Amino acid sequence: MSTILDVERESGVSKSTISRFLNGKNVTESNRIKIVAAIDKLEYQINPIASSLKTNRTNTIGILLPDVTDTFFPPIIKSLEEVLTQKGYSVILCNYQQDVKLEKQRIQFLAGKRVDGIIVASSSKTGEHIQTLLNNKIPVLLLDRQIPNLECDAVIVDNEEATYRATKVAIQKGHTKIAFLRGPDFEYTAVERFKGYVRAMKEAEILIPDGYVVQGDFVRYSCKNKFIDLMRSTNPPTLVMAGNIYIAIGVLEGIVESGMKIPEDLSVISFDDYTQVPVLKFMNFILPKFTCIRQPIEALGRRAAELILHRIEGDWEDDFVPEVVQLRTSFELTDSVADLR
Amino acid sequence: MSTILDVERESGVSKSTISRFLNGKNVTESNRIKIVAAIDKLEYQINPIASSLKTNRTNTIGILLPDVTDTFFPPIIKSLEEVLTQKGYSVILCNYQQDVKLEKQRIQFLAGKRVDGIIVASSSKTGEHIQTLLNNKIPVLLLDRQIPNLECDAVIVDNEEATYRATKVAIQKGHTKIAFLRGPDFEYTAVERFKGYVRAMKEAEILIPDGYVVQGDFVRYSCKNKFIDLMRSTNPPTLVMAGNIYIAIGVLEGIVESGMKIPEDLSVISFDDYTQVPVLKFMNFILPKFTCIRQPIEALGRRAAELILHRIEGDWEDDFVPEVVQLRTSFELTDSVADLR
DNA sequence: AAGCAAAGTGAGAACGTTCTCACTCATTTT
DNA sequence: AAAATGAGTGAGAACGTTCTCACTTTGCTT
Repeated sequence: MSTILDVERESGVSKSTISRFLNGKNVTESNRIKIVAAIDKLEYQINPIASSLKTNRTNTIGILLPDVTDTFFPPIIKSLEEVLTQKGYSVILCNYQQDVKLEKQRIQFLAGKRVDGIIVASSSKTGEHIQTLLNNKIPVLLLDRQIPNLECDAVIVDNEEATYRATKVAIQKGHTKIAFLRGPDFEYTAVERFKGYVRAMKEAEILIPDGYVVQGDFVRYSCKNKFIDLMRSTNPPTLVMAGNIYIAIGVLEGIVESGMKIPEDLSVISFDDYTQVPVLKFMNFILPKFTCIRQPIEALGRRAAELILHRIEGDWEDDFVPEVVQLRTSFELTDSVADLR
Repeated sequence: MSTILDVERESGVSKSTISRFLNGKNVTESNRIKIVAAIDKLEYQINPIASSLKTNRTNTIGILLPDVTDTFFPPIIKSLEEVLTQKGYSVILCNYQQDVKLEKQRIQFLAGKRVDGIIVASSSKTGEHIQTLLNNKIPVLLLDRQIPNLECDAVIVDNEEATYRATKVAIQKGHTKIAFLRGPDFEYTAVERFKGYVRAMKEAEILIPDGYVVQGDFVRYSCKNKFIDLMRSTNPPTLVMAGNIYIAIGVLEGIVESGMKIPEDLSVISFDDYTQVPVLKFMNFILPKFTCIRQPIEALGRRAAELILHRIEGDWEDDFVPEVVQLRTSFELTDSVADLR
């Protein structure tokens, strides 16, 4: 494998000039020709390790996720990767398995690898480990989940607003008995989404009965039985909102199991659009498609990539002002919500 | 950020000895204490870039996939990543979007980044770009898909054998009208799986009627209509085998749409176990679970990681003997296959 | 035609490690 | 007790770039 010194020898042009040429600076035409010829002949490729040593840039970005197998993340990885490799950056993928301790460890791992920036869907409540990075001027971008009191760039979705609006629509359609099946307390999105529901209910001065807020013990598949119990209670809701796609599927399961008809027996709204998940498209034929809040998944990845690149390649201002991009979800109303007016 | 020279100054031990200590060589106890103290005080961390420059090792492995959003890959990524980060390697993820041209480009990209090895689920028929890497003694491991006439390490699954055995079971149960819904020609696994079916049918001297082999035009969701057509033909099969999970879901859709009962109207065997896909677990309640060929997905990732590490860390023999690990699928027989005897 | 700015060039230091090699000093062998 | 072994050490080169700085060339102004 040849080095820049071989090119120097072959072309008769100094390594300084060759280096400049390689980095897009101006060189005289005659030198350009000689350099290109030598590079071609020697099949020279720049050694990014040596560059990195000098420049302190690795052209590498870490992406840290709670769980790659969560259907939500692969499309994000895809759009992220597309933008980043396009720009010459490589993407180091890390998984922290929903474990905050492991999250910290992986952050350390990535920092140790000298990545130029880290995109993280964090489960941390406090984020000191992230603050530490920021103090060392390592760009971090929070993906999908914010951390309170942490001044950090972020790309998120309007979780609270989305459920607020959706709940309002439900209310406008005459529903008052609205239950919310929510994700776990430790999940940022679950908390935000729940807030939106509460706000809309409060605003409409509808009291939320005991038992109308159902919370699964785990992130996935946890609500089915509790949902069925709720529907069999003395005062069942006329509409349920599922806080994420896994809960939506639990609801679907419960519906089929108990033989309910949508929207005659129950109206349903779900956060996340299951027809966006390739493997779930077939669900179209089982029931009237759920009314849903659709997240701009591709944009989430793309904007995250763009934003961190901007931070990496721009100057790090002394008075760091975090940039938070909030993307809007879209709302798709279908026959799964009955009009009770 | 402090360097080894700062540690040298602080501890009074030479950088050579410090370097040795950092790389696990023996150092006298007194030196060890001094070094550790200095490292602690200065919060010294080794700079892997500088190491890489000297050692020509980046402790980085590239993984190149056709499509991260294919449900098959995320669990593999997960187990791969677990093994590799455990060993101090980072994983650079690349996607080539089912595009052979892009695959080559990404391989170049990874090689340019000086990864220590590449794990690739290739779509190439010839693999010259992979041969080039091997010629340069860059370890490559083929994941899930082999390439004919390419001497390369691989971790695959017994695709042909699996469908062969499954078909034989179907025949033993008295089925002769067995249709095969297969994936596209350009997919290694689709071709292999089809071969196993053909071999079993030939061995049992059962002629495969025209129309019993159905091939989708695309990788996903393509067989549903053709499957329905087949079932409505004058000579419908008593059993269908679905060549992958997407086809299995197409079959499910067709079954529900046309109101067939399993196994009364039709027996089904599918490659891939949909209950292994987190988001599909709920399908348990819809129908008798499909008889299936289950792939050892976690092991696929883990073995791939182990094997490439072995190749990277072991010596590269002059007479390179490729190691091909073929993992066994398991077969789960359920009520979805009728006994016609 | 002389003078001057601007653009391009090359020598050599620098980045932070590891590696080689000659050396020291303690331990074992004769 | 002298010689041989072996483990551990430190100085300094090396890895392949980029960067600084002083220099040369070019093209423009007066």
